[in-house]
Amino acid sequence: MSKKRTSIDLGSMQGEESMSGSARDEAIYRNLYAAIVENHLEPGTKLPEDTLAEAFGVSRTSIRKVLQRLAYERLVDIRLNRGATVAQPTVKEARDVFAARRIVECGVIAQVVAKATPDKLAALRDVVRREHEAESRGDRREAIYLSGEFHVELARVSENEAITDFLTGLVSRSSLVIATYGAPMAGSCRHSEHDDVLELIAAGDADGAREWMDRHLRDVERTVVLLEEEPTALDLRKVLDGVAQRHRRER
Amino acid sequence: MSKKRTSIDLGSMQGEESMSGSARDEAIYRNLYAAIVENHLEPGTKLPEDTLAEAFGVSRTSIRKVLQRLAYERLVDIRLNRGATVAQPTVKEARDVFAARRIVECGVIAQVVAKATPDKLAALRDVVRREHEAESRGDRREAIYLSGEFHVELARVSENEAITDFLTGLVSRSSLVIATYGAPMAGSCRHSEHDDVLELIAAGDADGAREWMDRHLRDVERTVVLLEEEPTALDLRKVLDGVAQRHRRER
DNA sequence: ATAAATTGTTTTGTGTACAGTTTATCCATA
DNA sequence: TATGGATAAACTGTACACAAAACAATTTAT
Repeated sequence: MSKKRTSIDLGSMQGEESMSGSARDEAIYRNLYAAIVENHLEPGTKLPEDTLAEAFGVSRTSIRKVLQRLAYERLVDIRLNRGATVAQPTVKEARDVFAARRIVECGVIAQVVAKATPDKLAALRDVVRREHEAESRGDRREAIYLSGEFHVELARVSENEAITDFLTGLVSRSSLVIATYGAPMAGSCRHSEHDDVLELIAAGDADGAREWMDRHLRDVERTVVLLEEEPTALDLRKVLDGVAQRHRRER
Repeated sequence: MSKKRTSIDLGSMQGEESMSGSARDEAIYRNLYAAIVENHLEPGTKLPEDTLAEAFGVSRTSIRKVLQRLAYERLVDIRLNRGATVAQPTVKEARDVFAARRIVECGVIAQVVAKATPDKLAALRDVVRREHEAESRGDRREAIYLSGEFHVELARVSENEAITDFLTGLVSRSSLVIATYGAPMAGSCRHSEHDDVLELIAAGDADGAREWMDRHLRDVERTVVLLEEEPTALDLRKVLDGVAQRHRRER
């Protein structure tokens, strides 16, 4: 908070000046990742390599690596000779992401129930508690973050890394979808019902938990995606159409 | 086949000498990807940047990008200051991959049945036909490849790109698992039963197809993973354990 | 006045150099 | 002969430089 460096402070490292090797890349990645997923960078925002390199105090080489990774995760879009921008999921992509989440999160529930322990359930309840706190103090960003975190942590109970990693990617893409299409209150509204599924899981009711999850994800998708039809940023065409329409009507 | 270049021929490009921009990277990626997935490069094989750069006639910069991508896909392993090697999935990882496949491939079946058309079914039947041909002429490599291709193409019928991409990754990792743990005949034996599921799908029997898929994937996993317990290469620990055990017993 | 062309600036793509680390080799010593 | 350590070789990580492409702005032509 008080450092007078020219470059961005890369979070909690005790070693003060300059960290080693891939830790730095990782820190830069996390920063950019958080900035995108937490919607500090609007979808479509350009991400010039020079700017980022200077901001983080490294060369373009490291920045490129990070951008490649984010592109692989579909959080940024890299076009040839045109650089990187924060990704703007299409409606199709948004629907695919939520359909994928239904398949994965409902499919993994059986294992989640099977591997649930008091410890893990307590940790999950804690996430829900913090979610409620964030909501009641009006911290929408934190509430959205914790909402996603809950789903990821729930999947993590299954101890299947392939699934957990995939879902992590889907959840972060969901955040982008919310940023692109979401109504102002979307993503965490209806005072998160996450408690309910924990009850079902604790009771060993896999079928019930699966049905709950399916309904929950459909609800979330409905409040997020189906409200708008095209990305707000790339609306030029639609806006022009609207103008043209009004023009015709008023002629 | 007849070029006297010093670098590897990067497949079918009409432009003869040197291709442009990211097309070259893509070609290098495909070459390495195929080499790994088709088991031309044994798991654990070192992949030095200089060697690859020289082999493909580009600088290390391009090679690095390709290796990073393969690392994201878990096909190669990159360790700090230690370079890249062909990945050696652990047993845990292998089980996770197959469990993930069961979740995804069974979960997507409903959409596959819903979106199946005569065209798509014909294309799938063609894959199965080529699979049979490869088997009957003893081309095990091609048979394994087409076996994986069938699963991916089946998922593609759902038209969900997130799911299809994820499954593509899981299938290529399965190939690595087969290369690491598989019995000599594993991966495509029992004269692929893939025809059966096409019948069920064509008949619109989603439940039947899902059950078939679950059983099929369990069968494949059993013939591939459960035969061995540890990677043949990194067996040191287990060998030592065995030695220690024998030592205790004979003491 | 509009469109096309040209020039200049910015940004990306790719190769190369150098520093730092790991790995291999060799020799001394027990 | 085996062990330990020093030296050398090989390789990776990062920065930097130059070339090529895209973009913006100005001039020129129609």
